[in-house]
Amino acid sequence: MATHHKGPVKEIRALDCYIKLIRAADSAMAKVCRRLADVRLTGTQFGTLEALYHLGPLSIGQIAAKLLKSGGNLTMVLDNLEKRGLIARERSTEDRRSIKIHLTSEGHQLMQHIFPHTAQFIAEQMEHLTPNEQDRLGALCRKLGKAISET
Amino acid sequence: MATHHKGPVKEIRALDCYIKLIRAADSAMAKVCRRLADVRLTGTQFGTLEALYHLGPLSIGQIAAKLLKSGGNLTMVLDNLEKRGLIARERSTEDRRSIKIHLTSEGHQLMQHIFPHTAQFIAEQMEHLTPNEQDRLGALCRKLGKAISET
DNA sequence: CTCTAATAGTTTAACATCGAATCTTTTGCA
DNA sequence: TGCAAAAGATTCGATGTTAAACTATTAGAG
Repeated sequence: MATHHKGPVKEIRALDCYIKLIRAADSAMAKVCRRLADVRLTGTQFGTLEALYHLGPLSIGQIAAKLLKSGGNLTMVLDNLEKRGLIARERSTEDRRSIKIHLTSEGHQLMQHIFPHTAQFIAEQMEHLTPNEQDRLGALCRKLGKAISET
Repeated sequence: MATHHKGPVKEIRALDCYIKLIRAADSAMAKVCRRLADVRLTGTQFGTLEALYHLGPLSIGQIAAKLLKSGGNLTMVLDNLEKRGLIARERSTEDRRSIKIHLTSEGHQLMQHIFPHTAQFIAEQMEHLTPNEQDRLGALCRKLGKAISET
């Protein structure tokens, strides 16, 4: 996009950066998802299980906020995980509007089994950059992501 | 994810970087897509039109490669753009397997109208980073994306 | 030349994704 | 206290997305 667009230099630089950011994230994500397909999990399913694995039971809204997804989306993803017996829904007693999601023992076992491999696989992908480069990339992404989501 | 995972320091750094990259790209993309919804375009629809606008007629395979999407996906996206009369399919005469996609005059007019605003909007989002930071982010993303997609 | 392998697109099934509408429960305030 | 507004979740409709199976066409080896 950027390279074919005639416009102010500032704009070209920004578009160029945008395109590279989206593409890099896309490539990384796609690679990880392909690996997760071996255990019949999608990226969002893994993200959901991972949140529950490391943070304990969460409400649907909390999971949606963590993964930056809509509530309607989470309903569907949780349905699919529930069908496979990896998570369970439980209506909250204090606030009956809310639903607590927790891992079943199968869900927990699955994560215990696959999380280390997945984490290592992701790390391998990122190690195409040096540790120092990773720190810089992380910092820039953090700054940008924060600024965009706050405005 | 990274912050709750106990593991080698190298792995934590890599996971942390990965998460920030995905989130930043997600936030940026989501913001742009919300803006495009004003003209009833999705992100991929805009990407397709933009490629045709700046590069001229392309085959479906070429568009898919450019956008990093599957062929099946493009079939659907092009169907929707065709329904709206923004693009047209034309069977190639030299190679009858191939189909050339080109913008209709409406499609061209639409892009003429909306591309400058969209480009400016994207630039505004990226300008949460200084020009120098944009260059560095772009370079790191380029290096990472290239390395990942080549292995 | 002819058959086979490769290539370009489409179709299909399963899942993801959003936004808007809806339903239930809770909360705030008059 | 009673009711309107807000909040949590689901449903619905449209679109995106992939991988795998399938169709049509072309190209290449023998």
